[in-house]
Amino acid sequence: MIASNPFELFRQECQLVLADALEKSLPEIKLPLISLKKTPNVDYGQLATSLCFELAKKLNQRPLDLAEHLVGAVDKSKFNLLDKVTSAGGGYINFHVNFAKFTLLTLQSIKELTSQYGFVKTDTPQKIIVEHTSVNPLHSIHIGQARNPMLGDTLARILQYRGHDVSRHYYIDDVGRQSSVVAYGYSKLGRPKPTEKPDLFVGKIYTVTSCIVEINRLKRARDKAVALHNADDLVKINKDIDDWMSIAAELKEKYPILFEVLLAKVSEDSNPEEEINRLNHAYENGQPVAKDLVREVSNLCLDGFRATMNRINVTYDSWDWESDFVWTPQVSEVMTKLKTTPYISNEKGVLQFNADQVTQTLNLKPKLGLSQNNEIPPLTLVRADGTTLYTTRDIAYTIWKFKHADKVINIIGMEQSLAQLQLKLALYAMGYNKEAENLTHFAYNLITLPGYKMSSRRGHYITLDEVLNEAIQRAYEEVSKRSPTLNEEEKHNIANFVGLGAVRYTLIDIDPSKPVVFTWERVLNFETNSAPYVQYTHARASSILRKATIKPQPPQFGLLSERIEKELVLTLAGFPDTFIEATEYLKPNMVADYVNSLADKFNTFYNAYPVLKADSQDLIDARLTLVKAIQTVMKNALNLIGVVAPEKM
RNA sequence: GGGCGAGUAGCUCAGCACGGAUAGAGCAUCAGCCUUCUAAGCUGAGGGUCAAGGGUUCAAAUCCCUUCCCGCCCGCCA
Repeated sequence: MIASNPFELFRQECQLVLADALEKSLPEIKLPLISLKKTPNVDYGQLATSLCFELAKKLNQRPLDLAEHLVGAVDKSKFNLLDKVTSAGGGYINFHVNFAKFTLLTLQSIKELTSQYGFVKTDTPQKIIVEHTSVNPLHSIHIGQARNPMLGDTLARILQYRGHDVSRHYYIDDVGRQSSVVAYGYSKLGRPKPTEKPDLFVGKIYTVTSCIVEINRLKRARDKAVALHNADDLVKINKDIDDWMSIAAELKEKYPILFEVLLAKVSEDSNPEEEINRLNHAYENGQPVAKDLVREVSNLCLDGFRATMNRINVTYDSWDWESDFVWTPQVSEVMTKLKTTPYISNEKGVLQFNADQVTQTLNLKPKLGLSQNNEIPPLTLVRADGTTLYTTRDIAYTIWKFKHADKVINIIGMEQSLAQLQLKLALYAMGYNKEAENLTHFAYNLITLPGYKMSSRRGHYITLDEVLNEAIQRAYEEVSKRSPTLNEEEKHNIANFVGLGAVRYTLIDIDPSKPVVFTWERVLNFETNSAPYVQYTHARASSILRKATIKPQPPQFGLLSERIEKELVLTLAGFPDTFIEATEYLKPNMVADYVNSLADKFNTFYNAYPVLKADSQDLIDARLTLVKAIQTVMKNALNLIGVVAPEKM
């Protein structure tokens, strides 16, 4: 017999038995399906209910008496996976599994389903767009931004395994002023061919150009303040200039030639800021020369991103350019439609969206879980000069996404929570209720460096590539130390998947809502509760299996009677539950926690009991089957989080 | 000022959606385990007013209220 979710089968049996006993002994009590909880301890059985505590008061009886009464009414002829039902503690009812049967069911199911075990399919498959990463193409992806693709890719994977039709989208924000800054610098340099990884190359141009242009702008602002005798402004401007001059000094030292050349070229323009604004307008208007230039430099940067993401097994199905929504009528159509709603106000050409009014008119606050005194600030949609803002364009993009999907999950930092809420309210305002309800902002907290926030404008950041390189280097040192007999190619191969796995694991293991301070120590952890630890454990299990032959007929599973063996079987049987929960509640870190705890238990077992040299051939067979199942499930779980499950390391 | 998120062992974090049995890991500290299947491992010890106070409940780290502290947001930036 095979079960896609063995533990669920056991749970259902317990529920039936309990419902039957309740009906017989307390027919006057009508209860909905009773939820059974896992016990804290194998000795208390595997599932328990605290039902009697609740009933005790109503029936004016002691909880323990009730529990004993109910246990007495249990019909043992209905038992299949159940071994016994007992009362315990102050009034719990504990359900004990029949381990011989349950182990057979679980291990047979894993053996049959292999790479599909655990991935219980949803009854309601949907088309889901997961938008993630979406880093602006201005400079290399830094470690602060790297939490996004790790979470996004893992979510996409688990949803896909759940049976949804998942599409991974990257939204390229190329319309902002920043894109014009880098394009301006790139064009001033004569559109050079990259001499290094293209995103790194573009990033240097961006940082240096933006610094030079900013100083130029501030100096002109200073002249103006002097002319107008505006002392307050002057103080502030001088302070800003000092700040930027110190950044300039840093950049000049890091990239002396690039800095000199760019400074000379930018100085040819009397007002570089004006040039950038002109370029920005030209691009928004879709003028061919501007299109050609901005797309060229953006694509260079994106080529670099793709290379980085390939290293960690992250891919995308669609690259969506923000500019495409501006060049086609999509953004203007949204504006036309929004203007017909009562939520738009026009002050001297500036269009504001009154988000709070939407929540009041449509009574959305309770529905969205917002408190009544949470007054949503208005959102500016259109500037005085007629151009649109980021969120305005995002509304058009979101509507487009819903033409291709039933559900949209945006992986975006929690600092954008307000903008994402306003976006959702705009959908409601336009009558896109279903879309609004199916729009999820998956928010995550920032990664900071000790003592300061990463700043791409100032060039203060650690790139994801640097982190990956360092992790691989560190893994190489470890593998050389631990396995000196391996040849160079094997060492490099192992170092690669160990280093990359470590980084992926670390970034999804922590609850996304928690802020993270980046330290090398955190990422380069190769000990318990890390990808390398789980990978090592998988390799250990593989090593045993490599040295053995597993017989086709099922062994005597009753022989697996040690406590840790029972715990292992239960953990394996619970994998489908964990997978379903992680998927339904969008909690990728549950998968990491699960696989770590499975590895923990296996290592305990490994150290305590021999497999290949167990006391009898029957026991060897039984343990080998257990090890094989553990290997399969570890591999499946690692696959969900995008980490390689190695045979050797 | 208002909103949102966080506060659990010296440090880094699970557990909280759905209240339940002695609050769990790792790091660090201390004491042990490699002539036995991979020591990136295992066993054990010490370490907690679950930020504080109140409330609901047979039962609260978990739910409610108040306060404190930290982060983020409240732009004709993205």
